[in-house]
Amino acid sequence: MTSTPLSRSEAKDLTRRRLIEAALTVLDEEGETGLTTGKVAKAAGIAQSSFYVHFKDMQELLLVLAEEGGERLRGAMREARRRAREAPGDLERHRDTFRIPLEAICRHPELLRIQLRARHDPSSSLRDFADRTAAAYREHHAADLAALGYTAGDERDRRRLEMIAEGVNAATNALAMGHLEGRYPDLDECADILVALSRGALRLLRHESGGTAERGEGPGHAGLDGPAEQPAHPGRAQHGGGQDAQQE
Amino acid sequence: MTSTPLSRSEAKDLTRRRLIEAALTVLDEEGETGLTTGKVAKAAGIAQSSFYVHFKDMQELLLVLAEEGGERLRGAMREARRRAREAPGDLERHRDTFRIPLEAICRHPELLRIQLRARHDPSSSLRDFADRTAAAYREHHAADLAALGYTAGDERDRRRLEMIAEGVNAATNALAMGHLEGRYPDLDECADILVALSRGALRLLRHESGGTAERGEGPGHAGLDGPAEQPAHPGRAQHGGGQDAQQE
DNA sequence: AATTTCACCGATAGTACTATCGGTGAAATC
DNA sequence: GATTTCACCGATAGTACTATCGGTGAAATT
Repeated sequence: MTSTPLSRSEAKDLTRRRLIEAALTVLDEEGETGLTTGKVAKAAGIAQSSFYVHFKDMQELLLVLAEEGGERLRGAMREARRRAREAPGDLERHRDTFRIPLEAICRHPELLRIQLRARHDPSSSLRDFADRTAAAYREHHAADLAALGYTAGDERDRRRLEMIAEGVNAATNALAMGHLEGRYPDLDECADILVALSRGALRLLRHESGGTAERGEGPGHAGLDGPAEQPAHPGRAQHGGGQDAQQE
Repeated sequence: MTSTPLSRSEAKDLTRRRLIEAALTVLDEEGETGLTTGKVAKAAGIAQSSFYVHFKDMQELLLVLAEEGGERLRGAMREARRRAREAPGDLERHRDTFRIPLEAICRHPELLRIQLRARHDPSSSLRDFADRTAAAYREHHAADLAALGYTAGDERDRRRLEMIAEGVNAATNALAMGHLEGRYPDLDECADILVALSRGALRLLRHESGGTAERGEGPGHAGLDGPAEQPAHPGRAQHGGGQDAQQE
C-alpha cells in the first residue's frame, strides 16, 4: 500500500542505478559488442533517448561501471588481505587468503569476466581499467606473500615474487571460473590447490635468495622449505608463528 | 622481374589467405567489435563486396580462423608434449614442458589474446572454439603430468590433477603475456616459476593419494616429493638433487 | 578465335545504432 | 495557485555495417 513518494532526484538516482545494473547484465550476457544504448535503456525500463539524460554517452557509463566494479572487487580483496594479515602464520588463514578471493569472484563473476575480456581487447574502452585492476591485484598479492614472510631481498626476488603473484592470480581466476562452470564443485579444494601452487613456487624463491643465479634450475638445496610450512602440523592452531621461522 | 603467372584459383587462394591474415590482424588490434567486412577487405586489398566471394559471411571466416588458429597452437603444444615425453625424468626437459608453450604463445600472442577474450565473452562467435581449446589444453597438460608419473589413483586425484593443470595453464598464459608486456624479460625464468608452481601442487596430490580426505589441509608431512623427480639428476647440475632432499 | 567462367568492382537497399530535438506532465519552486 | 524545472518520451537525422546485384575484363575452356 505504501506508495512511492520519491523525490525527483531520488527517482533519477534510481533510474541511473537501474541503467548501471542493466549495463552490467547486458555486458556480461552479450559482451561489449552487444552493449547498446537501446538495449541498456530497455532493460532499465526507459526510452533509448532517455539514456542521454543520465550519461553523455556509452563511454561515460562504461567508465562508471569500471570504477564501481573495480571498487567492489578491490573491496573484497582488501577484506581477504586484512583477514590474512590478522594471523599470517595460521595455516587455516593462509587458505583463507585464497578462498576469499575465490568467493569474491563467485559472487560477481560477471565483473571478472568483463575484466578478463577487456584485458586482452585492445579496442575495449575498459582496457585501461582492466590493466590497472590487474596490476593492483598483482601488487596486492605480492604484498600478501611478503606479509607471509617472503620478503624480497634483491631485484630478482622481487620480480619472482611478482611473477608468482601473477601466476597464482591467474590460477585463482581460472579455478573460480572452473567452479562456476561446475567442474570443481568444492571451493575449499580450489583453495587447497592454490595454497599448494604458492608453496611450491615460494620454495623456489626462498632457497635461492642468497645464491648466484645459476640457470641450471637451482631447486638444489631443497633443504629449507618454505617458511609457513614446517610448523604446519597443528591442525589449525599456530604456536609455531609461521612466517618468521626461517631466517635465511 | 619474374612476373606473376598465377592461375585463377591460385590467385583466389592467395586473396583468401590475405583475408584470413587481415582478419587475424584486425581481430587482434580492434577486437571482435571492430571486425567488419569492410575493414578486413580493405586490409586485404580488395573491395568490401568482394569479401563475399570468399566467405558466406563474417561468421564463416571466424570459423576458419578458429580452426586454423587452434591448429597452430595445438601443434606447438603437441610438440612440447612430445619432447617432454621423450625424457620424462629429465629436469631440463621438464622445464621445456613449460618453456615451449611459453614460446609458442609469444610467437602468436594474438591467437591467445583472441582465445582468452572469446573464452569469457558469451556473445562471441568464437566462444565454442575457445571452450574446446581450453578443455584440450587442460587435458593435454593433465596428461603431461600423468606422463611424468603423477598417475591419478581415484576420482579425487584425477580432479586435482585437472585443477592443477588448469591453474598452471592459466599461469602460463599470464606469464607469457607479462613477458610480452615487458615485465618479465626472461622466458626461462618464467618457465622456472611454472615448474616450481607445478611441483608444489603435485606434492599436495602425492602425499594424500592414499589417505583420508582430511580437510584440515594436509600439507603437513611435506615429506614425499613427486615421483618423476628423483631420477632427475642427469640434467646438468645435480649433486644436491634438489627437490628430494627434504623428507618429512 | 569464340565462348564461357568468375574474381572483382561500384552502387545500393536494408538494418542497427547514436545522438539530438521539441514536446509533455508531474515535481519543485515561487 | 502560478511558474519553472526537468526526467522522460517519440521522432528523426546521421552514421556504420551487411549483403546483394549487375557490370567488367581477364583467365579458362571450347
